[in-house]
Amino acid sequence: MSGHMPQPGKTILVEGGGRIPFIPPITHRIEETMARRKTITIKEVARMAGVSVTTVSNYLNGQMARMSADTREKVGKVIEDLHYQPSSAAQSMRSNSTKIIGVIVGDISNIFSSMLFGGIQKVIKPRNYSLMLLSTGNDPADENLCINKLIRQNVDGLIIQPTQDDPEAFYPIVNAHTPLVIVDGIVKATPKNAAHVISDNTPSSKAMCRELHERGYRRIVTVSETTAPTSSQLPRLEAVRHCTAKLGMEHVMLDVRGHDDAWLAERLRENAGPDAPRTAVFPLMGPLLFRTLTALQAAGLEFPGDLGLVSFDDWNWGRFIGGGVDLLQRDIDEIGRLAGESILQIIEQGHPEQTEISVPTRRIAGHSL
Amino acid sequence: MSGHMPQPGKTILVEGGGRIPFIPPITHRIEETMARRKTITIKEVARMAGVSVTTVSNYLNGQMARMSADTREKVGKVIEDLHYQPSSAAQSMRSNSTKIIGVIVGDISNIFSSMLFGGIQKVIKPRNYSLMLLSTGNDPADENLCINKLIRQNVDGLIIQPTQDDPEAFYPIVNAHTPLVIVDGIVKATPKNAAHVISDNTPSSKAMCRELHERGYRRIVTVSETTAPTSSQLPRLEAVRHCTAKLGMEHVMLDVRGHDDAWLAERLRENAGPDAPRTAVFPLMGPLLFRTLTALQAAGLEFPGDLGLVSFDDWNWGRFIGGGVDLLQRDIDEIGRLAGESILQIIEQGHPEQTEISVPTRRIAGHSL
DNA sequence: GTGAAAGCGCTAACAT
DNA sequence: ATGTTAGCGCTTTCAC
Repeated sequence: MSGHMPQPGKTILVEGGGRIPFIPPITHRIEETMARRKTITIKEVARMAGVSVTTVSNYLNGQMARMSADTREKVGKVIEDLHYQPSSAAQSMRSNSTKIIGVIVGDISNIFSSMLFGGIQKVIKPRNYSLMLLSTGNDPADENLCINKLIRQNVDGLIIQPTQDDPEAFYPIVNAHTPLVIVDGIVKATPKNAAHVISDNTPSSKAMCRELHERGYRRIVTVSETTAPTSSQLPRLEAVRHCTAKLGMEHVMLDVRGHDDAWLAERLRENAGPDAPRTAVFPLMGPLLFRTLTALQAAGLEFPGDLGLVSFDDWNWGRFIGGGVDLLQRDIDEIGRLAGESILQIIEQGHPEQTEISVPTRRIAGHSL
Repeated sequence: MSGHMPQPGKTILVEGGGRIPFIPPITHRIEETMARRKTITIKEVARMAGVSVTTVSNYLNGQMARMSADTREKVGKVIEDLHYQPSSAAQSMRSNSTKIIGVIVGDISNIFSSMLFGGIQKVIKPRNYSLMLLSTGNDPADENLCINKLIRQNVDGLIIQPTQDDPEAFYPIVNAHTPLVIVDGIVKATPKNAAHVISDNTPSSKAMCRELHERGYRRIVTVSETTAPTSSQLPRLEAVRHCTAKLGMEHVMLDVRGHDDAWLAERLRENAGPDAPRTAVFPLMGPLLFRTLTALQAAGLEFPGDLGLVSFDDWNWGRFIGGGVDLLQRDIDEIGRLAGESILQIIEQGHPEQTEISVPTRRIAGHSL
């Protein structure tokens, strides 16, 4: 206890506390700052600076060697004064490069998406690219629309978390010669020169099975929701199926599609009976950990007492739940960074340094097993 | 217990279980599907269909009345065959509309951002707009760059979670006549015809203070991290300051900027001494609840025993922590939807239906007080 | 060192 | 019902 003793009715400021400002009501309205009839073009800038559009264009593209210091200064000043902003549409129409990378994810409300996006942005923003993000709601038809939309935008590259495994879906991308990175989803065919970044689903799941066996578990209940044929839950499921069979364990597979939490609670209760073998529940992705916890709560089941619990991806909340949840944690930010680096490589060198990238999963110890 | 009794070594399929497919290694590589020398243009389509570019343009823009059924079919077929995709750049250059709405947030890794994005997309996607998302890392200079970037993109509208309260920051937007919605951040001046969507920070915080007082708490420790002068934590802080003073309570304000979790743990321990008045900790945003929980854990403090706990925004994890965390929960999706609706109104009618929108916060009962 | 002019792919006003 | 054509704002030869 360091000694200060606050007094009632007085705000104690601990660090940075002097910064509570008065929050004024909004009164002020910003009006137009310049009387402007029409949009300012390069032509206008050229006219005002008394030079040709070529010179202004050179200025914009950093070709300073192609003009005198005098001219450079003049042009710079006019651009400044006019607050001139070159039109990206016109620029990209000529240069055939938009400096935009399109990103298509299955479900933006899955935290996975925002972490992925953050990772991608981390590497591409310093390189002066922007991101256009679309979410398909895991609908293949919408995915196709999104692909075409971004192709029409003439994006310099495309990063997709695919929802369908149909090679035809990629045709528009291939035909447009657009660099492509496929992330997270499992597809059987990828375009030439595309990169594929996924987690080490199979090895990590197998290792977990072995660990559960060693810890004395004899039954694994997977909780999945495989809406897409490309879902990374499928290899995890397959690994558990394969491994449990090999180790002589039972595998109960619960797929929650179309079911509510009550249904899941009932299934879990079934698997926690007194005569059941030692059982661990294994949600195969972050949002399913959430649903599983809800169901466990509803069923009045405790872990690790009634059931063991281990999950993929807790989005960093698991440590506060019970004594901490045992985890297979993916580094989504890293997946995003690798996807971003790959797309830049393809854009700049025509091909990625690696076409198949598998990102390792970390085993985080908890007290739920 | 519904009767099935799994056998070791056998996978029990509960619902949708037959869907584990064989995951093949990637062998197939998609090659180009069409030999194409150059990009297909409207001119090319016109030539192939034996019509003029005007007719093709009319087709693209749904002006079917301006051509015979025969022509329509012919054009449609050629477009189909050639997989023709009109260039958005060229279109927007002429039409002066991009169907793109720019979104600028302070920190994409804050779940707030992805939920906001999801809400916005929910209303604008059906209206055929796309989103371009940029994250500034709460850096005002970068925010300005982002604004200019999107202005150059000629976005049809801009939604900003502002990091700075300088009216000048909005000048480029005003000058470009770009519709603007300000979200979450508190600013003293907004452009004319802009909408401002925020949470009911002050009323909800005050109500919480009164509730804490009624429950017998006599000291509130706020945990804040006010990096931006626009932070919505500031009105919350101000409300707590004002209300505690009025009710004769103590207010200890902890701002974690530049401090680690150990520091926070120590400060919390100070406020949980045996001679301390009854104290509640109040993290002012979701990520701070996370840090506070970490610190409480490190300090070996329990809630509600040692300290009461109530927080803004738990991102739906609070219910699994302890007996459930008491909350002031914002509906971020709703904030996003309102922002999206506002920007569409401004785009289409020139002004929003409401300029100042305050979204209510829900009080969710837990067992942490 | 600087400029004139030809497009990039599309839309829309104005023919026919 | 269909076609001609002038730009939208910019980049890029190619001249001077």
